[in-house]
Amino acid sequence: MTAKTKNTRARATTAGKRIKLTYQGLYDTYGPQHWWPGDCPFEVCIGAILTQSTSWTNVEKAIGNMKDARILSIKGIRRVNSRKLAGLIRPSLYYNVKARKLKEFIRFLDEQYASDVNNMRKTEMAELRKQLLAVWGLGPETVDSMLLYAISKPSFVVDAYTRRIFSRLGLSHPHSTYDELKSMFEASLPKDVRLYNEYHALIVRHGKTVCKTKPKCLECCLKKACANRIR
DNA sequence: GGCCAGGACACCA
DNA sequence: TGGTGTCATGGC
Repeated sequence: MTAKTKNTRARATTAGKRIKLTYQGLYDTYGPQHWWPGDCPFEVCIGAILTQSTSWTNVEKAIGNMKDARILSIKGIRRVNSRKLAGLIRPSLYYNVKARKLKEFIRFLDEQYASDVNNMRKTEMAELRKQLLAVWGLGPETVDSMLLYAISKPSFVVDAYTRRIFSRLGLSHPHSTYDELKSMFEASLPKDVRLYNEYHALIVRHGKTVCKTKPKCLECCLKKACANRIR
């Protein structure tokens, strides 16, 4: 083994330890988050699309509108015209685009999974991820959210908070790709759905509170929260 | 009135 | 391939 390889492995090991310790620090600070808010796997998938670049409070309003209109179902979304659907999800931002995304997702379920989200469980995760990424409007974060929170597959979700917090902690580069960050977490943690679920939820919780109030802090407040843990 | 929130796609150089 | 524009509400 070359010295360079040794250094690379040592850095990866250190990052892995810090990723685990950071989880413990977040969990101790905020406690369990009980994600994802959604009545069933299908609703979780719809929420994953609607929450793209949008706060969850706005998504709740959009989902509430869909429930009131009795279209929060595969049949309902298939039936309703795009214009009406866009009007109902208006609070979730970018409603015209998201109405199309919902329609595309329903078409995918109709064509590939006999109109049932639960049928996706039968497909091997990597293959399913590939299929979902091929659906127009579904990017990596949305797809991983669906895999993890809707059908309990161990796929780590990376979002803007993850990127921001972990680059401030010096564990990643601000310009790291989505897959680089995802691989870093998955290589550092056991493939555990509950752990991935809780970790992402805690990152969002932390990002929405402390890191939001101090957007320009170079020393992420997480360092302080975990000061006695991270070395 | 301005900024930002749990992205993704289209287009261009 | 990477950067930039577009989508376009609601709360603080």
